[in-house]
Amino acid sequence: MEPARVAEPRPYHHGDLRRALVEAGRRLLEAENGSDISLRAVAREAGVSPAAPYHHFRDKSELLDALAIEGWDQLAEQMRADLALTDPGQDRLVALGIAYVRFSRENPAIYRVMFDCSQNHEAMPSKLREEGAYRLVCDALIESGLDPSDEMGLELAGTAVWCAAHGVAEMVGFREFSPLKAHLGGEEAFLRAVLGQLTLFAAERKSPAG
Amino acid sequence: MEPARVAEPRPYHHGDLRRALVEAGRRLLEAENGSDISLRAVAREAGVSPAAPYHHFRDKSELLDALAIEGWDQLAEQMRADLALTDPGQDRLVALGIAYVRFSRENPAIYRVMFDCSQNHEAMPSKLREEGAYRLVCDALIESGLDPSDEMGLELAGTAVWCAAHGVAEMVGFREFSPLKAHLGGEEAFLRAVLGQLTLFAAERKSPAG
DNA sequence: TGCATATCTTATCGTTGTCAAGATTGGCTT
DNA sequence: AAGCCAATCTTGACAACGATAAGATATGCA
Repeated sequence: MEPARVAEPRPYHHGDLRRALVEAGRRLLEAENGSDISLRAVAREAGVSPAAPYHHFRDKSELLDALAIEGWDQLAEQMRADLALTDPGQDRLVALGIAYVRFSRENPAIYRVMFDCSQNHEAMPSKLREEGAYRLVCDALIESGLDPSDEMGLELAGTAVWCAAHGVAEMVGFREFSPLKAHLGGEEAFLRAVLGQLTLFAAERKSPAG
Repeated sequence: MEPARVAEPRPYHHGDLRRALVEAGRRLLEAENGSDISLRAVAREAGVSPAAPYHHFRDKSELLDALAIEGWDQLAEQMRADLALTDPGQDRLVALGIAYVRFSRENPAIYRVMFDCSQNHEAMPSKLREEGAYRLVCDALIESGLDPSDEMGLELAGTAVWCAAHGVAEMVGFREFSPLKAHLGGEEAFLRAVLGQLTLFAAERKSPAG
């Protein structure tokens, strides 16, 4: 393994090192299986000295924050795309959940960074609620019969769905589930079944059974 | 801060250093807010050299494994205790979920180690399924009307409950939920509502509505 | 043109995980 | 009971890490 690309005589001032560092970080997260990304490795990948990042990020966690924000954007985009491809007859809430979990399966390191970052801040990224994936969930809930004027009811349901999706995303890889997956006919069917159970309450709301 | 207890002239051979290291680790996890426990710090706390642990654990992750196993045991114990105190009229499944989340709230560092360890092994600790908290969930599911002979149905429901509980445990601290918590009358009520929604399918099973 | 400032580098510190080699001890063999 | 072996613990070392300080270099504005 050669030391990245040293040949190119980069000018002393990089131009947009911040951007380059974020992209280098994303590249490493996609490549590495273990998500423990090192700030020095990111600098190396970007072709700068170990101390250079500190002129653009206060510390390592701020770089991870930037990577997390990109990740949440990417997730929302993918969920929107998957939702557009969903058959009208199918449960759109479950489709969103499957898209969420699929993203976490295909980008495990990035997803880990995304959620760790949220946990450190004890908050979801604000954009998520306003224009991101959370809004898609709320729309699907209203579509499935929830009263849009009942703000707290909607909030409760959205919270429940989000927690369920995250829980499934973090556990779906466990080996104990293999027999059940096989029995149900694969991981997608497994996800459909589990998420279907957990979002049953949305269907229940259609009939005002209290 | 003094260097733990150096005064006691410990004999060259410790007696049961493995045990002492696990307990030192647990002590540090309870004290530290950030769960990043350092192997050297554990050795320091136990009063031995930085290399001593390597005669009892292959590497740092094996020490964490041992801490995780203790944690899962402790969780099962607490869930059993909480379940015993539950009012017969209340939903036992929700009570178990609340106990689970409460444990993760009161022992965040230990819980993090527990779950990280599970994720690294892509498996829950085996004792969990056989005699631990998972069995309590299955019992509660059967009690709520699930057909005990339908193994895969029970597995699916248990899986769903476990995923939901984990998801809630990891997100309950988010600030975005504060308004909803306040509206529902506190965190316990919040948990009861969210977990109640997510485990609605268990109640549904009572009536064979398909 | 000249200078303040932003940017990047080199050098360094303290910490960590891990290993190798030596010191010390407990227990088994005879 | 004497002696050796293996387990245990120590010291010492290495590479990698996050982070800071001090110096080099380029940019942009006066």
